[in-house]
Amino acid sequence: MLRLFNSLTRKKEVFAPLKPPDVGFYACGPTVYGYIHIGNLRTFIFEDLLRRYLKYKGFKVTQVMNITDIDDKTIRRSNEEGIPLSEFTARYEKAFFEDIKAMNIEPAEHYPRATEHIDEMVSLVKQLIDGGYAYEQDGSFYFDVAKFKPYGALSGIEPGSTKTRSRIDQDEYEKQDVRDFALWKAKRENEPFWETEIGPGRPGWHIECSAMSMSYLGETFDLHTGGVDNMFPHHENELAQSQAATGKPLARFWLHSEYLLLDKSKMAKSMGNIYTLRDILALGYKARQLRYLLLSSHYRKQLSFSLDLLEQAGASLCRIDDFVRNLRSAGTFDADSPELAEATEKCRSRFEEAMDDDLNISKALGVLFTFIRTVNERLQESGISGGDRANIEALLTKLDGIIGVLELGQEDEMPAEVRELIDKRQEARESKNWKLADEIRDQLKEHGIVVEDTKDGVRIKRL
RNA sequence: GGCGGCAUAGCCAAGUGGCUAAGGCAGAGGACUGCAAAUCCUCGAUCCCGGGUUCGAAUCCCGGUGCCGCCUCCA
Repeated sequence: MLRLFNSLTRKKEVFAPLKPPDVGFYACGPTVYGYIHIGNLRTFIFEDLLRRYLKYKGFKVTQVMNITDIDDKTIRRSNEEGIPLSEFTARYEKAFFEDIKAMNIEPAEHYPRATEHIDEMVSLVKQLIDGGYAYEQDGSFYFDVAKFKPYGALSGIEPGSTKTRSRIDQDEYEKQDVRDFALWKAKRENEPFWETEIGPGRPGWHIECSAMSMSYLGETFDLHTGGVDNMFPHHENELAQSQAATGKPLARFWLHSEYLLLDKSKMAKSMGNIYTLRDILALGYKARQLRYLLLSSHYRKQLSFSLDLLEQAGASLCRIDDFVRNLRSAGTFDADSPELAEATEKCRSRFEEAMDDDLNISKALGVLFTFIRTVNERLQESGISGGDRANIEALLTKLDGIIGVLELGQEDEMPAEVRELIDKRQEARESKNWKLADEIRDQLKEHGIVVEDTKDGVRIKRL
């Protein structure tokens, strides 16, 4: 039974979807005004893990991730570059899809763009106006926070306790209460706008998520996720305006992933302490190495990023890779081992047990590594039967459906040149010409090929 | 100022009342190997500090200390 930590109740709760086996899942997506950084990726990886695990558990997931292609930042940046907003955002949207693909993040079912759902937003604003939750000021519309009693329930921010802050509206919009937020911003100079029933203008930040989530998933859906920094004000406002409009809960479970820290503070574009995936790749690291790192720590714990950690992640991953290679290259026999069958089943059940506990991935990976050691012992002592091996490979395939980080596919054909070198080295070894054999081994290494001699023959490893 | 989180071996990290405190990385020694790699074996922490509760606490309570965050755009 899967239990998830619900930010709404601040407790782990048994997850059961509204209409099993369907799960409606809304994940806050990127604002496409620059390359995403690895802190953003941490959240997307968390959502990917959640999505994959839900599928593993037999749920049918419909995931929606918005693309914010209109907001203050996208408008400002595109103006600075002097190109149309759509051209500007298309560039970073494309980069976003490239990045998540490189990270082996499963695509969501829908990636709605804000600019393509203006109608839905306008009708939501109208609903709020009709319900008395919104007021107009100089052509803009604001949500009247005082009218929505449960406000603050998600983030735990008490309206009265907030620091006295001179929140003089930097955008020069007039609000009645500092806590009120814009639903619809009136048309302004040098900004894109839409002619609508509520006048010319553009959407506020929060309204897009309410409009799009509800139009794709219904007024109440199962899961809403994002980084903790979105809890307030974004999710709080989203929840307020949605529930005020429909009178129904928006999402049943709200999950938030913690920050990725760099140099002891959160990684954020506004602070400049960021690494993008492209930076990481340029340093010679692999995307799956980063995936493993971001994946392997619990999503609700802050993770302090460093290149050293990335190295460690790579080394851990290497152990798994070596295991897969060793398992596949081992000679086999017929007699199955009851102990191995039991260990395999135990690995599966304990891995699942750990994941059921709010995605306790660290524990789950611990289970996997313990299993790897057990099998390695076998491989070393007595070898393995074909049946056991197939059984273990099947488990690895199943688990990789969750973690998405193993390399279980067939390896590519080796270039003839490399093949020849390997054969030549074998000949040299047979005639005990160690010097030549070692030279060839060095040559192969330059081709990114590591050869290992085992009792079952030569084993090839690609770097 | 209000509110929240975290603190376990060199690094990462599980464990939230009771057998020898998971697992990974790094390191040391050994086995295996022509050498190497991989693999296996052996080696490391009494759990930030101080009180308290309890037969018994890393695990609960109180008080500190340190770090991060939210209250403003931000995954």
